[in-house]
Amino acid sequence: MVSIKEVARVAGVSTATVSRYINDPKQVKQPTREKVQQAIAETNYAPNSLARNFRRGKTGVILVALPSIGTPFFADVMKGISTIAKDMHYSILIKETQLNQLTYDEYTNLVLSKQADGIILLSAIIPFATGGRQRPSSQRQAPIILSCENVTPELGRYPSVRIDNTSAAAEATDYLIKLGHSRIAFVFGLQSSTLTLDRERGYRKAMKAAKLAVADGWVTEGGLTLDGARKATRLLLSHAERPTAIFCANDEMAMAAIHEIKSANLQIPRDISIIGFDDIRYAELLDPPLTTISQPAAEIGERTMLRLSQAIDGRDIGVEPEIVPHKLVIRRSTASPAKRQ
Amino acid sequence: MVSIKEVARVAGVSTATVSRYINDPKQVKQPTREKVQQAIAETNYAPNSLARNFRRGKTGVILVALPSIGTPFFADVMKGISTIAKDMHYSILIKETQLNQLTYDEYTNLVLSKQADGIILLSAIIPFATGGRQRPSSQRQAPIILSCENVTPELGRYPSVRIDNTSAAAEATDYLIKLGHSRIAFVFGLQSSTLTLDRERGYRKAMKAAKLAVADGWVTEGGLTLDGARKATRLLLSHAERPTAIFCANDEMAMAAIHEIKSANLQIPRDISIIGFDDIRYAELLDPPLTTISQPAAEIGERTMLRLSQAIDGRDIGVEPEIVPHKLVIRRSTASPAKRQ
DNA sequence: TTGATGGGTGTAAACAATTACATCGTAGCA
DNA sequence: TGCTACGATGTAATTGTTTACACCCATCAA
Repeated sequence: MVSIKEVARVAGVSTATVSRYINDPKQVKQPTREKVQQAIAETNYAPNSLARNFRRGKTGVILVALPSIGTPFFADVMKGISTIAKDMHYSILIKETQLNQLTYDEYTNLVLSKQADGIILLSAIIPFATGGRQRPSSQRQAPIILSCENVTPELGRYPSVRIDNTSAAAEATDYLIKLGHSRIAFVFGLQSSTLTLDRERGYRKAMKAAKLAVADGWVTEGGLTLDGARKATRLLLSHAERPTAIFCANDEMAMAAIHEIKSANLQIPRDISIIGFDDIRYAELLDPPLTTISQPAAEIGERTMLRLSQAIDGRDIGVEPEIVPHKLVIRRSTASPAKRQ
Repeated sequence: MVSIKEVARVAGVSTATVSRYINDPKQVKQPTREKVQQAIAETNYAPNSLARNFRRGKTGVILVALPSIGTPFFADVMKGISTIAKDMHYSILIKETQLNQLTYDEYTNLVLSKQADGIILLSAIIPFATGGRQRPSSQRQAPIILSCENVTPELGRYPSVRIDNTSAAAEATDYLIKLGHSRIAFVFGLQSSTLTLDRERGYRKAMKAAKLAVADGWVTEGGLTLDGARKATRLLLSHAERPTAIFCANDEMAMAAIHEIKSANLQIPRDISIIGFDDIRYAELLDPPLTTISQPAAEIGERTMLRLSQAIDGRDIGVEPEIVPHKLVIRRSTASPAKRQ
């Protein structure tokens, strides 16, 4: 392992000069610069990032925690994160949380132990450590920001960048109501995800505002997975009061729902309307193309990363959520219910 | 920043003892252990990974380079990688190569400069640095392994874990031929990706073996994107000798093709058969469910990571590709061509 | 001429952990 | 009792880089 010392020896200068050359060649005079350049080439020197980061006390890493890589919507958010991260010379470390979500303290600890300079959560936080009833401690606050997700109030407030999930869901539900639907079902994701709880809240709010009843079994868990959503849909189809419209908390579940409905020889939207959430890139390729709520995924990612970098630089970014606009995208999976009631 | 030194002071022991306690408590006698434990709690000490990694000369990081996160197939490979990586206490650093692919030397340099202990490439390598005709240098070999991808022979041979893309593509094409198709088109991905070139080779081999002609324009670029594939499909549909079957180099492009074909009021498989590649999780939800080549994505990821870790540990893993089995999955997007010729 | 200024460079002290080696004490054994 | 062996702990070197500070020299103003 050839070090800066060896380069300095070969070039006949001090290590400080070599270091300066590497970090900003302008600090070194032309003739010296050439000597160093030459020596680096000769020795095949490569700067040791480990040593540099150690000395600087910065990892240059942003950790992104998400339930599962390969969710099309999150992938788009990640794109936004990457774009900005690259500009700021941060690398992206991925942590799939899957089933084992971490507590806020555990995330904080990753920063304290210098595994990352900051953390973006696309995943929910669990309130307490398994077993204990350990409250979020008042440890030194680490740069952590939530993207898309929200957090339950009892955990305290943390900065976030997201859409207003409740309003968006209410808007989607309203649209179905305006089309004339009254039997509207809702397939949510996971209980642990406040994001889908917010959406459920919006759905219920809209139903209530329209004085529409939500029958038992109309609100059901799809688990954010294809299989879960298929099962949920089958349940809804066999419901005594079969809904005329289904609102899925994300587009992938809507995809699964469409498949199940067709398999049952029902037509969309004639027999059942479907509305999704996220407007992933496959949404418009579905048959029929999916009506859904569009989120500016890349923008969310970019804003999140930007705000996080401010926090890392020591600026106070507060805890107010930064709300970005959503949009109802009307395609052909929704229509007025058939008249035969 | 509280360090091991402070803990040692508080506990009334030496730094060596604290270090030993952290790395393997069994090395420390019970009474001492308790003192250290106590001191750590008291001082709120968190080990500094930066210092540890620096001292050990290991980053604990595996870099995974891939064209674009959010490709469902790659996401599944990544799952396999993650699983093993977690077991081995490696973190996963993501590098989206997108349009700017790197040379082999550039990847090697990431290891030499201690940004990662090893690299997995799900992305192609470009032969030469932009501008120069710099050949892959004989620099010290870094632990780099290709997953899924292959590499053009002139770049030399590197270890890889993948299916036999050529055979798999030939098999898919054969299946269409056996169904009675003779006008078979092929939508490939990117020119730079040897992976899709291999598949094209398989397609051509099968066509040739069956003495079938490949008309001009039947082999066309979809660019691995939805939009690219839609455009490619439209081109094929308006071709003077319209194919009766289209083989897409991946399932996402097949998804786009299905959409376009339906938009043109043609039926699948009655008017046109479609076959994909990868068997992503959406394949069976499509309408009609997609016939495709299934790859053991997670297994590929696992094997890759396993083999890479051996290379990191200094073992010689050779350059022989590790070939895993693929499988033709027949669903309903393929059928014999309609008799009206 | 003298003193101040500042650019270019060198010296050496951090940074926080790991670990080779030394030391100490105790147990085991003859 | 005296010796060995070994387990537990301490001392201090080491890792590669950055950077505060010192130094030198040339330039320029007074």
